[in-house]
Amino acid sequence: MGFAETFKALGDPVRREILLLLRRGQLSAGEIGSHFDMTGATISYHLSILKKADLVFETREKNYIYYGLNTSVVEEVMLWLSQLKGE
Amino acid sequence: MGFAETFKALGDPVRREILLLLRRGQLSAGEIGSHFDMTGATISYHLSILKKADLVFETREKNYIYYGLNTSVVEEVMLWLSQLKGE
DNA sequence: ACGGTATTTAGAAAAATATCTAAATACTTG
DNA sequence: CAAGTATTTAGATATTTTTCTAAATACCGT
Repeated sequence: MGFAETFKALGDPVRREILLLLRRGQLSAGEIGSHFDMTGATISYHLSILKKADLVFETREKNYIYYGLNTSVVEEVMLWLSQLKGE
Repeated sequence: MGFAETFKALGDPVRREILLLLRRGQLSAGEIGSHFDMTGATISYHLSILKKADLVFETREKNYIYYGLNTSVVEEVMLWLSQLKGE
């Protein structure tokens, strides 16, 4: 919701890696998990945090849940950061 | 040094507030601390994390240590984020 | 409805983080 | 050099976060 959650979500390297994976398009939870040496449960936990932070959205299809990047929130973070540099 | 530390540093609300305080110019550790309901030791801890993340620099003068914003690292974070959106 | 696959939830353990108090360091000035 | 102020470091504690295993839920195809 707020910046607090979004910045916190971006603070974890696994979650940033997940976001990078999603640049090319949506991936299922399983496909995301296959890129990491962690259990599906852990990936699910990270996805839930990214979702709470509104950095990703999910769409359900057949037996899968696909995750995609929410770039508008990325914009908002950049906007917050931009107030730190020059006026 | 790397993004890991920088993003982690940005993940804490107290540290983000400190960065906002520094927009207008350098402040001593004590001046920064006076804006928060925390001990100086805790503020010092947060400043050390911001320093490790290269988000702030310090300059010593007389009896004080002044902290200032390092905007170039803010730029780098924005650059990292920009790869998530578009192209 | 059943069996199988995908994903999440619950609960617990381990690791990291934020905070405090008290002590140490650093610097300034008389 | 001693006293005073500013800041950091050390050590302890409480909280939060990350991760796992095991169980639960959800959805598909036969």
